[in-house]
Amino acid sequence: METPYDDDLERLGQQTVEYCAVCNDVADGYHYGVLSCRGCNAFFRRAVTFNLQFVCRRGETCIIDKNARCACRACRLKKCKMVGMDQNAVQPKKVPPKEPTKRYLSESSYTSEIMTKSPIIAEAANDNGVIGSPESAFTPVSHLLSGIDLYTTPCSSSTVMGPTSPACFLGSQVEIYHEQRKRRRFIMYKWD
Amino acid sequence: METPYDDDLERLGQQTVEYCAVCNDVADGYHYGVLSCRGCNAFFRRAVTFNLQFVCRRGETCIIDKNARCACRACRLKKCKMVGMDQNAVQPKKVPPKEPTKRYLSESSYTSEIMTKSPIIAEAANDNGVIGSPESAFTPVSHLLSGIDLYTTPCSSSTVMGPTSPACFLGSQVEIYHEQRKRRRFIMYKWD
DNA sequence: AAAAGTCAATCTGACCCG
DNA sequence: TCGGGTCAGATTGACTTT
Ligand SMILES: [Zn+2]
Ligand SMILES: [Zn+2]
Ligand SMILES: [Zn+2]
Ligand SMILES: [Zn+2]
Repeated sequence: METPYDDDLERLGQQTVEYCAVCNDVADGYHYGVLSCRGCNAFFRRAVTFNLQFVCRRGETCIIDKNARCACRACRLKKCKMVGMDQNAVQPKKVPPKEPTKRYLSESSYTSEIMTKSPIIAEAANDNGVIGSPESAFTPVSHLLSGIDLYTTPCSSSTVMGPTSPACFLGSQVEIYHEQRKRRRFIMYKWD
Repeated sequence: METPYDDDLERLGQQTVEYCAVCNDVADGYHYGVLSCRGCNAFFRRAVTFNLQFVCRRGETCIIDKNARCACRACRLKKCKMVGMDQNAVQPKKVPPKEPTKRYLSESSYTSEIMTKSPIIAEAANDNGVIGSPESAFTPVSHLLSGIDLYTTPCSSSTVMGPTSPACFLGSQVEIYHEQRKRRRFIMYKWD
């Protein structure tokens, strides 16, 4: 059974349901010029904002649908661009108000800054010999609860990578701060 | 460039480096009877402890190597078993001392309890019409920093699923508690 | 409407302890 | 040594704010 989210319900109650041009999930509206879902919207924004570059591990032919869209970031991003999502519509990042004292050098692909646009290669490892990185198992449970949408999903993966263009360190020292707290609690009940 | 971890350095300094029978990453020692890495060790432990069952999305032929091991949990687990990791060597879960007040019904695959062994299906969506769930993009950055290990990686995915065996709700009400706090901070420097 | 921002949820694996 | 436990770190996407 589907377990739509709050505003999905609202949207589904309407007569016209539209679908994401990238993954075919229920669309959220137009984003960066293309009718797309929340996930692809956020994904594209992050990729452009942080100038991420992914490299497919399988041959750039990964199928991107609602279930497999997270399997290959390279192919997902490629498809975002292919269907016309406009990178220029992504606004440059704003600087956070003030910085705390502690600072760590992070390896995360996601930094916040007035992006200098030096690409960050994030998922690599293909035949051409790029860096390697695992693929994933990130599985938002929301989707697990739906009994429908069974898509056959061949697919792939990728990795973020470093600078690609020639001499491209138009520096300016950058400092980023980002914090995130997470918590999880759960209980599970089972009966005979 | 490789950026080995603290004790990897130690291990690499030794004359004999051994590799994981599952993913070929540097082995950590014997786990559940098989020479394996930390990741596969932890993965297998969790899968057995929580009795997770994954379903491949592509055909059960996913290549499992250091880079792609996270792409398909179904195939990763299958390989763990295939190379001989012993499920019986995983000890039953201990009950946490005392429980807090708040309780949430979670959808996570990971629960803690004296496992009743009712399988939890976690990643599905294959041709046979199982539940669907995205695949992932979980990418431990540690690996991103290494310039080596380029593996070609076709691959797949899976999803945790519910009970598989016939009449199998040997219940007993179960209550689980689990909490996790996370925090992330980072800064990034760039120069011209 | 559609940008950006926020953060709960989830999984992985490095590390620690016995 | 190899069990299990812990939790920082990374990513996604639902939701909020601008
Ligand atoms: Zn989409
Ligand atoms: Zn791909
Ligand atoms: Zn391994
Ligand atoms: Zn598989």
